[in-house]
Amino acid sequence: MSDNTNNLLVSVSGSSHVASGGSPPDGPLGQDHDGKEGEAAEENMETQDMAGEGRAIEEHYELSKDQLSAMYDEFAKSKDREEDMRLTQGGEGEGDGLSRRLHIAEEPSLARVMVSVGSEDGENPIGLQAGAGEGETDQQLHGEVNRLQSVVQSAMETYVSSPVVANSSTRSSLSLSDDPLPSTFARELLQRDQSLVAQAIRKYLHQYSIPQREVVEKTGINQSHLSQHFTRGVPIKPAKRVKLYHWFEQDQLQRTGKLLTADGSLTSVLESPKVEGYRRRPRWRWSPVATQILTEAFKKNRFPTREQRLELSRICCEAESAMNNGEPLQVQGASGDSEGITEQRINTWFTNRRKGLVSPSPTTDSFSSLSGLSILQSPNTLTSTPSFDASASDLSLSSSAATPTRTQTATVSPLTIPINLTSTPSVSLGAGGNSTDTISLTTPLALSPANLQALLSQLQVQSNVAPILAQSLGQILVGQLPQGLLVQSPSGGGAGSNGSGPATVSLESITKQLQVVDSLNTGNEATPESGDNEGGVVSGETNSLAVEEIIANTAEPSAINSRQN
Amino acid sequence: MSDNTNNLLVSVSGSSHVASGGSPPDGPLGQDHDGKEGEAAEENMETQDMAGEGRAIEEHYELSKDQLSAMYDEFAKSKDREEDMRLTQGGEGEGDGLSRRLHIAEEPSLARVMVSVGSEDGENPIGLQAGAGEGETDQQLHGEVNRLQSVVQSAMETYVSSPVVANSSTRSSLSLSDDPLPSTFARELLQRDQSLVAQAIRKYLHQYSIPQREVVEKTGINQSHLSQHFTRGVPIKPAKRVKLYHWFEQDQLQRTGKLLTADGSLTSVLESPKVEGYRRRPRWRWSPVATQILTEAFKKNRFPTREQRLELSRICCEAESAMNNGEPLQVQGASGDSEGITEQRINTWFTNRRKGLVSPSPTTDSFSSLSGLSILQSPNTLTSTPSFDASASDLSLSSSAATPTRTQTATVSPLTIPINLTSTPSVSLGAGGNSTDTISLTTPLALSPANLQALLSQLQVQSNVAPILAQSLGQILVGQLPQGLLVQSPSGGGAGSNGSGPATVSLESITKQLQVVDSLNTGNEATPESGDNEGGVVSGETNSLAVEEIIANTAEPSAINSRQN
DNA sequence: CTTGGTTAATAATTCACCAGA
DNA sequence: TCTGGTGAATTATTAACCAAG
Repeated sequence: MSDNTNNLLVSVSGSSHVASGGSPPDGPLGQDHDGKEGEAAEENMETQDMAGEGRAIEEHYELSKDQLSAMYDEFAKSKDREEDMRLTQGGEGEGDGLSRRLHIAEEPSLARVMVSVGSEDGENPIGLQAGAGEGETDQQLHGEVNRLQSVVQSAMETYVSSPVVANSSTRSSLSLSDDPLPSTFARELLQRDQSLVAQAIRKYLHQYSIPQREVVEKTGINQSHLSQHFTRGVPIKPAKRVKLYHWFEQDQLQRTGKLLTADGSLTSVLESPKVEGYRRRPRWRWSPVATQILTEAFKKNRFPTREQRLELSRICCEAESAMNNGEPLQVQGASGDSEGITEQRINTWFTNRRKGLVSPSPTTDSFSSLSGLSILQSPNTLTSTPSFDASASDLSLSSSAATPTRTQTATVSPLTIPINLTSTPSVSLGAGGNSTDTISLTTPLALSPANLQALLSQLQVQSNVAPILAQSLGQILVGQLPQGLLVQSPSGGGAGSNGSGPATVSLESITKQLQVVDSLNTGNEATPESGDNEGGVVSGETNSLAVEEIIANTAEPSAINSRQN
Repeated sequence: MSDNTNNLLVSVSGSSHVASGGSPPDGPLGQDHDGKEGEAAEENMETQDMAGEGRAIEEHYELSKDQLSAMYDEFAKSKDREEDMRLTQGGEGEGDGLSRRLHIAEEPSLARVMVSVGSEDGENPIGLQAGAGEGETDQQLHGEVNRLQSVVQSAMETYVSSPVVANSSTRSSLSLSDDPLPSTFARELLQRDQSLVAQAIRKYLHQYSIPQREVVEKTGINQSHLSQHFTRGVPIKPAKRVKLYHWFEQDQLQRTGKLLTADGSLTSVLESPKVEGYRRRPRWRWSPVATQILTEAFKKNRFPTREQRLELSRICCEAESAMNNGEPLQVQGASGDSEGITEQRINTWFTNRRKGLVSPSPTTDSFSSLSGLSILQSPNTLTSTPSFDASASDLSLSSSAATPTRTQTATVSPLTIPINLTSTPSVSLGAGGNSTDTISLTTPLALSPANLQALLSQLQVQSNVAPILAQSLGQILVGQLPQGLLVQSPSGGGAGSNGSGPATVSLESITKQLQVVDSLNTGNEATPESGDNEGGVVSGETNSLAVEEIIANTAEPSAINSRQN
């Protein structure tokens, strides 16, 4: 079972989360919850679910033979370290989340569940990868701080021109716990800075709106852990990292097809799956691009007509495909289409946005253009680049001076990484016409939150401040910030203000961008009744502004309540 | 079953989350997860778990007879509307989350699980409350915006002097779906502004560190919904609201004993349960007070010795009990004690904090003193008020002018609500001694984040801006803000700066308080190796500062790495 | 004890869905 | 349509361990 298997169609069901939180079966009694057969049923069929052998149509996970074989390979030589569960707590705990699964596999009654090829049921086969070698201990993380860019970039290159995804057979004869490293790619990444790669992967996930859950399922890494790895840069042992990178690699190949591989050898093999629905997308996720576009549109008009929505749909779709150059990952659905950017979806988005349910800020952390770590940037040659994909410009931490504040170009940051100015696409929805309104997509090309992100991520590295910090700062500025708030250095006391204030400027200019308020839930129902949110706008003295004012008025006073349908 | 039952000891197990995500049993096979018997076992015994009849010692939920009877009452007359599940999606979906349970109850095989009095097992009995009357439609929400204070305050009063918690028998003869309103208290709250009350309850939860989950379990309200209700003020139908308020009421009575009730009638009955562990506290949650104290301590010394930790334990405990005036909710455990503020816990906290895992900011949203909505403020007369519980002072949105910025006292806010200045307790840990270091707790009495919260919550109401906004702003400022960042109005462009800038001042002063950086993860291991976070401090030009600088240096440069053990 | 890893549990968010106007 | 309500999924955050210096 350790060799080349065909393209197996294995279904992975039951997220690790639910799995561990599940319940000890007690017989076929009705459970506390009734099965949610439709879209949600998938997660429902837990390990014990024998009856659901043929359900959950959208459960298909196309695993390339390479991946599978590699998995088996690893499994074969696994030593099952980390066997030490958490005995203290009684029960078996969950040592690695992987070893756990191995145990299960050993459980005769459940064995069948493991890798039921071709069937719908089965426990995450990836679990088999448990206990792979330790290899490449932690010494691969070294002074990466100042060469981040080169590092990443070179990684990119190395990758592009390497015999990516070496079949496990190619290197399966290594010592037990020493070097189970799959592809050269993975090895490459292992060499790099953990958190940096994490950022890259995260970006990738966002870009293609791949649910983190999927990675969790496929890699067997604990969700919390993975999440932290991504968001705070919390370290992960190389053993697991390998799995992650391996997945990353495979996924890239699948998604972008031959794109990232220089040699077509593997591509051909991997390209086929890309044809049909090789990837389930049960829960729709708006891509950062689309979100941005929609946000823009929202600012113009909170109530787009059906036509406008359709138009938006088209635009988003276009922009998206542009991002992946010609490979429209999310088809542009007209209306009945349940796949892709449906007009219906757009409507839902607007609705929720109006309710304030959806993020009032552009994609909490739009990784749109963290060029600094572009291991994954839009792969191929940009094919149909619409009015999108802005131009890039160097902006080393202090460009775009706009305010009379200390415009001291940072000294703390000798690094000068070019940041992609992934312009905020401004969609202009005609605020009047009912049908066929023109929706033009222009490219402002200013400091977008995305760039701020990039900037910050750089600062983080430069100043050597714990990434956690920069991270949160980034979130504050880019994501969480309720717009319009100027984050600035404390000119407090008026004294002790030495002229050293790097980044201050950029931050300010950035803020301007962020003044994308939309925060206003300008209730278009003046009735002071019911709902308390949805209060009226407070047209204050505007403009130079108390925080509240800013919050309340930043958006163009016009077109706020323009309802057109 | 609708009358006075005795004080039933019902255990509620299995969170709604797990419950709905659970798996259809398939026989007593080994599950995907192995039972975690110890501390975590509780949630494990799902509905079907018949074997675990006597486990999970900390599962006790003491439900007062009033509550139970009320529940039964409601159940009796429930009409089970909202029967319409989500059929479209196939399966039964989960209509109300309550009706679901009712269905289960009807399932013969599971019936026994429902309300197994006195046993450990049993499905949340609160589920019985499903489909109560609709009563008091939405007309109770009216122009509350400008009278928030009075509203809340009066609510408080009304409550304190009302015949709280009328036994269901007292009013169980109402029309079916018309007025199942339990206590006068609940009715009172229904009258008030939804989101306001929500805030209050939320605060209550935080104050006593009651897991939201518990409320979810007991009220049967959907977790997401409840969460949104609390955080964004999303509306909830009165029917459900009643349950929430009812729970709120009951809980207050239990927790604070006689405290909130003016008449001792019910108190006596309810006081007894308070004696023993009437409330499970499986997952420890640091109370905002404690967190603040610890944070303070952390700033002084990142590596407290055991003695110091014990001292801190004492302090926290004291402070906490002070909060609930004399009723130490979380006992001060020495070391082996698994209950209360253990020295071990404190250590864990410090450890995680050092790792940057725990919130780098004081309790994301320290509800410590949202006096504006103090329906629940520490009830009784302040008994043993240690050096805590600061004094209150009026500060109408513009006090404490400290910076040379526009010190225009707001005009947008004619409201003048006194804000409790719940001082930031500054714990000073001797940075040298090894044992018995003195830890003094003083009371700075400045604008603490908590106050900011209050301030904001007021602004929110005044400016009529959607609470959602203020909410998030508050979070930004108080919680999320990585400290040291001055949030201020955009003096951008240098032009258009008219002198109208309310709140600006206060915000600045507030910020000062927030400069509580601790953000520094001053890695005490200079090895540039492995972990990337934990970078070194960037001793920059400090002081007037680029944002990064601020972030990096705000803490007293001294005592940052002072390790004492 | 301390850090590097790792995790169960919990809570916030996102995208929907449904009824009624 | 839209808005009040709601909710299943998904993800971030908390408070713990555990092994090994």
